[in-house]
Amino acid sequence: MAPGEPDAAGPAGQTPAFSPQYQQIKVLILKGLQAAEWKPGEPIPSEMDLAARFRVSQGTVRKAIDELAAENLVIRRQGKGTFVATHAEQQVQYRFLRLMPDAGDVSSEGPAERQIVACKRLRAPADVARALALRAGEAVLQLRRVLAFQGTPTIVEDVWLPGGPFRGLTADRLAAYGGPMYALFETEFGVHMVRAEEKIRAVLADATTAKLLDVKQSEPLLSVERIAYTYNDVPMELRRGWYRTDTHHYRNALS
Amino acid sequence: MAPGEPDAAGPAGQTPAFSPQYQQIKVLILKGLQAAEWKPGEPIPSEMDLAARFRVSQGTVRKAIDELAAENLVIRRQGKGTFVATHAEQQVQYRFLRLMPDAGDVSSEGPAERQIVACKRLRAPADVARALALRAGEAVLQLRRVLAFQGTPTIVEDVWLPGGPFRGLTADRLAAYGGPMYALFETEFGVHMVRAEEKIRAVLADATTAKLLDVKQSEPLLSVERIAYTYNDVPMELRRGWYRTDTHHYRNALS
DNA sequence: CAGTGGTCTAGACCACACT
DNA sequence: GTGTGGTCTAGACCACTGC
Repeated sequence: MAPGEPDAAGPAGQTPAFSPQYQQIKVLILKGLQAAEWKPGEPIPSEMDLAARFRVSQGTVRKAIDELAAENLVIRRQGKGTFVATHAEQQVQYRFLRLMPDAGDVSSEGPAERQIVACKRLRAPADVARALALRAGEAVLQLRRVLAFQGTPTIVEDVWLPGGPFRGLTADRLAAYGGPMYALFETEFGVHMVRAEEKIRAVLADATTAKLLDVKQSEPLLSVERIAYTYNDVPMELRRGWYRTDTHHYRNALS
Repeated sequence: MAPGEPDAAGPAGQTPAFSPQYQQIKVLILKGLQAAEWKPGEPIPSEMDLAARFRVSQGTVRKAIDELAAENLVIRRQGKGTFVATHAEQQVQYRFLRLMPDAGDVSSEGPAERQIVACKRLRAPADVARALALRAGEAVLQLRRVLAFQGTPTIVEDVWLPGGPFRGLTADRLAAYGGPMYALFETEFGVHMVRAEEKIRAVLADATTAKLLDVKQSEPLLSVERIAYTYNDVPMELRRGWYRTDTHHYRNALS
C-alpha cells in the first residue's frame, strides 16, 4: 500500500477504527502462524522478505514482529532469524508453571517425574463445556496426573481437553513422551498454547488428593484453575491443579 | 552524540558491553525519574525536547520511552504527552492487588473498607532486614490492616517499611487518607513503587488472623508475601498478606 | 563473505487534544 | 492552529551467525 492511501478499515464501523499498517501486517503474520504456515521452532521469513511480500518498509514489518515477540508468539535471534515460539527445546521448560522450590532454583531440582493416573473420554460437564467453549455433552478427554520433584509428589492435575483436536491421545502416548505436555500437544496435535489465565485459591485437600500427594486430609493446598488458549483466544485446555506449598511456592512478578 | 561516534560503554569490561544509545538515554530518563525531576502524574518533556537535550533523533528517544512505557514507569497519551506513572488517579486503583471477586468485577464491588489495626516502630527482625536490604536491628515501621469488601473482611496484611524513608508515618495519617496506600507513599514520602514480586502459598488461619477475618481457625487462606521495589530495584516494602478465597480468587495471566 | 536482526537518522504525514 | 505522540519511509551502518 502506497503511503497516504486510505486504510482498509471496517466498512460500516461507528468509529472509522483507524488501524495502522503494522497492525494489519501483524494480523497477516498471525494468520500464517494459525494456519501453521511456519511450525513451532521454525523460522518465519526474514523482515526483508515480509516487507517485500506485504509491500511495506522493513520498519513497518519490524514493528509488527516486535509486538508478536512481546506476546511470546515469536522469538527473535539476532543474526539468525525470527522463530515461531515453542514449548519444546526451550530453556524455560515449564513456561506456564510458576511453582518454584523454596530453596535453590528450578535447575537444581532436576526434571519432574510425571505419572499419569487416569485418562478417559467422556461427555463434557456444564462447567467444563463453558470453559472450553463447547456445548454441554460434547466429547472431552480427561486425564489426571501427578508430578513429583525429587521423589516428593507435589502436584495433582486434572486436565480437560476438547475431544476433536485431541483425537487419538492416550495415556500410553503421554507416558511414553518425556517432555512437557504442551510440547507433545504441538508436535502430535498441532496445538500451540499461547497464553493462559489462572484463578488461584487456598483449599483443604480432599481424601483422594491427599492420598495422591501423600499428605493428611486437612492439609492446605493451592488450587490453581487454568484455562489455556491457542492463537485467536480459542480455549483449548482446562486444568485444575492442587499444589503442595510446604516446600514450594507460586511465584509471581507484578509490574 | 554524532552517528558513528564510539559508545560511552564501560571502561574495563571483560566484554565491551555494547549499549545502544536508546538504552543510555533510557538510563538518563530513569535518573530523572529517580531524582523526582518530574513527579508522578506530571508530564516529562516532549520527545522533541528530549531529543534536542540528548542530541539524538526523535526516533531514538522514542525507543527509550517505549521501553519505559512497557515497564509501566511512564504512560503515553497521544496528543497530550508522556506522564510519570502514578498509583493515584489511575483507573486501575489497585495495580498490585490481584484478588478478584468470584462474581462480577472489581467495579461492581465498590471501594475497599480499610482499617488500620496496628502501627508500631521497631527494630528489624533478621528476615525483614534481609528482605528490605537493611542491617538487622535497623528501625522499621510495622503496620497491620484489614481490608473488607462489601462488609466482609477479606484481607489481613502486615506491612514492613524502612524507618528512614517513611519517617513520620502514623496510623492516624494512614487512616485519614482515603486512597490506596501506594498513592499516599508517593505524595507524602516521595516513594514510588515500580514493581513487586510475590510468593504465594496455601496456609491455615492462625487464631489472630482467623479472628480478624471472621473465619474459623482451620480455614485455608492464601498467604501472599510481597516485596515491592522503587526505581533501581531498591526494596522498599515487605508485605505479608492473608487472603480469604471463599468469595474471591487470585487472578493471574500467563504468557 | 552474505544474510539476519538491531540501531539510528531525517523527514513526511497522521491522529488527537487543547485552545 | 499548534503541539503532542503515532506511523511510515528509505537509507545507512552495526552486531551477530554461519558458511
